[in-house]
Amino acid sequence: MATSTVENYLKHMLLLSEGGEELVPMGALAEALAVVPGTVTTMVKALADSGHVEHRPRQGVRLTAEGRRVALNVLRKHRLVECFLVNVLKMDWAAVDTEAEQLEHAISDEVLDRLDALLGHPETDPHGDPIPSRQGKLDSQVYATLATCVVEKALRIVRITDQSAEFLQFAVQNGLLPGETVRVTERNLASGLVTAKKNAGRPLALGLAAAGKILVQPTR
Amino acid sequence: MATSTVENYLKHMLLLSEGGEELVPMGALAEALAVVPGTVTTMVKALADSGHVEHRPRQGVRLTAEGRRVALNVLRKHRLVECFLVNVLKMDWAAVDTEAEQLEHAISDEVLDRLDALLGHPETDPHGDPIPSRQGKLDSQVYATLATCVVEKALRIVRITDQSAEFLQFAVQNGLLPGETVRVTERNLASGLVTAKKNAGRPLALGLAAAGKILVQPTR
DNA sequence: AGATTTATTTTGACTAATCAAAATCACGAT
DNA sequence: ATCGTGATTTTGATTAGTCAAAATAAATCT
Repeated sequence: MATSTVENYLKHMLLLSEGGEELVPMGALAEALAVVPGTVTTMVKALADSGHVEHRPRQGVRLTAEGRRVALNVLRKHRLVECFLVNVLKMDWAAVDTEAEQLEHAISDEVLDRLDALLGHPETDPHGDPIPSRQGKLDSQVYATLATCVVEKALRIVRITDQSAEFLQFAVQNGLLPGETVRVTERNLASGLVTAKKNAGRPLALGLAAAGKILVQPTR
Repeated sequence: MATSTVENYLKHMLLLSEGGEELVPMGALAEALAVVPGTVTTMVKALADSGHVEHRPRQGVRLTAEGRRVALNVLRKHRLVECFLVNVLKMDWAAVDTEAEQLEHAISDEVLDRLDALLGHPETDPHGDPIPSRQGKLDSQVYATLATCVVEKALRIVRITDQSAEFLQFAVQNGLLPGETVRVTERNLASGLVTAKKNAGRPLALGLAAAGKILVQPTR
């Protein structure tokens, strides 16, 4: 069995490669895992030996099919656990990421399946992130963000891509939750300012960086 | 935070001391944790430094108040998780111990409390073992067993003290579950044989060792 | 008491995961 | 073609937890 350290390396590689095939730079991995770059090099070499990744020295690292399989399973656990914590235990939306971080490594496949059934096989977690299927299929649709979408059009929020408690708190405070409808009324690249409005609400100003963390799709 | 290794050491000390004050022999701990005795010595000295235990060289080890507090919390997590797995996820009675072994170290106090509420504050886990209260109170009543009880009297099963999957399987197969009523019809110390009978059932023979693992109390 | 058995402790070594800091490489700019 | 910069890799150490096997202490049995 993979240790939880290994599971974390693989999971973050998956997240950093957007579910795709790109090489993940060692530095980005180090950043995401909060370890120094040298540690990542060492670990990645071990992971290459065990067949989980392909290491291109001085370039980066890529998941193998096997590594991807493991990573998807961990991600599935993480996101289903988040669903459980929010939907069943009614926990705070912003706090569950930290909890799931631990539980994703402790939960068995058996428990996972039953949890999935209990929750009614959800397709996304409470932040709107897609849950990999048991077969390892991950819906990685490309969405627009509040920083890139068309102006003055009604949009449905589908996902918040910053999992930090602070950002999630901010999102809750301003009702920017998956499912809600918003409209960007103004966007000024020069000043880096985006103004969004919920149907009946007052306009809300946010920076481009923040706006880019909120994924949207046209309302059907 | 205590590592899960530390949590396991403390939990097993608590279990081996029957919730009490007795010194636990190093060998017994090694056995329970499936490590060699030398490892226990090393670890126990570290635990003594951190104030979790008191080490009496060549005699054994005992939990301090702080160690006991941690151990009770872990045990509470273990048993509440078992309840959840059986009552909510409908998992196999005999399999949940292994699962809970992992989860007890990954679950936060916050999640624990909500789980407790969701389950309606149960007092015992599915095997009949008492669940420590949040304040760290553990009901450690002394019960009779099928090996020690009076003969020909109706008794309620309250607990199965062997958590191994094999034994639990056997218990399920023969309907020896907590809550069920049985009567010991015969007990022969010489041959080491105990014969028990469920109200309407055929007599069942079991060895003294096995009988001693089934705790009972008089039917009220 | 003296000898033997049994439990415990010590010693030396190993693995997984990490860091700090020095060495190396690759790439764009001169 | 060389230089400098930034990313990556190496090297040497450290910590937690473990084992094997030798050393020691305590208990038991003549």
